Amino acid sequence: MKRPSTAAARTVNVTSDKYQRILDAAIEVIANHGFFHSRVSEIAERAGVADGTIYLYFKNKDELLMAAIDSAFHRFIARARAALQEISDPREKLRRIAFLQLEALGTQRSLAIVFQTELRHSAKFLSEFSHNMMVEYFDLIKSVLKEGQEAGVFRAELSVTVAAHCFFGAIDEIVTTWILYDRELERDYHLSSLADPIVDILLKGIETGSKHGH
Amino acid sequence: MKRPSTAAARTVNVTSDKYQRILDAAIEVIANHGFFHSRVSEIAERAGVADGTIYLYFKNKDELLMAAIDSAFHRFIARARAALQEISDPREKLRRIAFLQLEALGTQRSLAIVFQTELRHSAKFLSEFSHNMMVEYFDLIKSVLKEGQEAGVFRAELSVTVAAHCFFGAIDEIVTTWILYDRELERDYHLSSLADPIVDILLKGIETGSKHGH
DNA sequence: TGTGAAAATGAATCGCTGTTCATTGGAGGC
DNA sequence: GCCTCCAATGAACAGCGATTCATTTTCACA
Repeated sequence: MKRPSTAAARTVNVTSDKYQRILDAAIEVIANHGFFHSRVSEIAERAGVADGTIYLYFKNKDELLMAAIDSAFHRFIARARAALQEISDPREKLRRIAFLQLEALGTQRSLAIVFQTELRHSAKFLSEFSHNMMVEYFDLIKSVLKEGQEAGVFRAELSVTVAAHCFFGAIDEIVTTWILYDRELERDYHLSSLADPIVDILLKGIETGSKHGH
Repeated sequence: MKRPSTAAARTVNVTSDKYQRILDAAIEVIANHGFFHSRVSEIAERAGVADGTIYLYFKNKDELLMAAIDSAFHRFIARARAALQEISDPREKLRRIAFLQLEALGTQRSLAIVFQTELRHSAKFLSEFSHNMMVEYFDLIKSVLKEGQEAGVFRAELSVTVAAHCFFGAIDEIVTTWILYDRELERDYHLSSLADPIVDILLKGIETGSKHGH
């Protein structure tokens, strides 16, 4: 949370929350045009600040993108971690992770678009990209899988890494299709309603035969 | 396969194959820098033609990207279709699809990079993007799934669409991780060796209980 | 109310690169 | 050998937009 002043944050800044407004504006604009076709001036306008102001908060356009992604991602993963603490069954934990991801992105379409279209790009081509985020999330999934293996609920012979990729990949692909093709304003339809059918397939693929799913 | 002459292709052009050389160069350069940081002049240089020549074959930079993706994709899908004709068991068909995709991208790293980093972007932001390709590939997967359901090998209650997304998503995610993180020159390691573990999970998730996998 | 420092502004700069087009070259027909 | 046609060339153009910075505004404090 850098602020223009190098010293402690001024009270003014805290209330005026320009930093967050810029991040939000960036997500909106980038979702509309894609990162490279987004003009800094449009982001500034949408945030209600001057072009130059953005450079008081961010080193450059690249860093703005990364900060926006980072910020949203950490908000998400914190929520996910908290939610998982209330669950003990590894199968239910997986179900919940799937639900949370689909819910989070399903209710923030612009963010979903930025994640699905810009993340891979950034991960590959921005040297300063924080791969940490992705690692954290994968570790979360892997830890649940391991837990399940140790409890004898998930097949012990599976590679946790491969299983984690299958799990994440399936969800990720559903989100991608949603941002690419689904017209948005079908009110009653929630992306998160797809969590169950997906998890149904994956759990069956991962579980041992002994116990049964639900 | 447009050629500079609006009339029939000249024999000269066929042998000099500039068109294909430009496509190949585009894949290489874009894999190195990402589409937006790729200069047309560098693609031209790599293809051994002048900058202006590219515009005799392609309307603009966007179209060059799309043509490169389209060309590679159709080559792939044609091979996949042919290979599947020799197989009857739907389970083995799925296994083969996974193998072919991992094999094709695992042996063409530059192409893999372009696919994993640029495809979503293009699909979302290039209005002229041919979604047809993706639809074709998904239809191929879906048709195998339906076939399996009708044969009683795959669970009939599953949504073929959701299952197809899980399948594609899992493979896609593995490829993405490979282009992002795996150092390339570990000779004996083939991306395609991951086909079995992945398909193992997904088949178990999709199959009916009656018959068993392999 | 006055003062200084930090924050904010936004017009101007400047580098970059996609695209154009006047010119060149060479192959095929006569 | 000459002529015509068109592919090919690559230097020049033009527009764009990220970034800068001289100036203005805000505000905490005395």
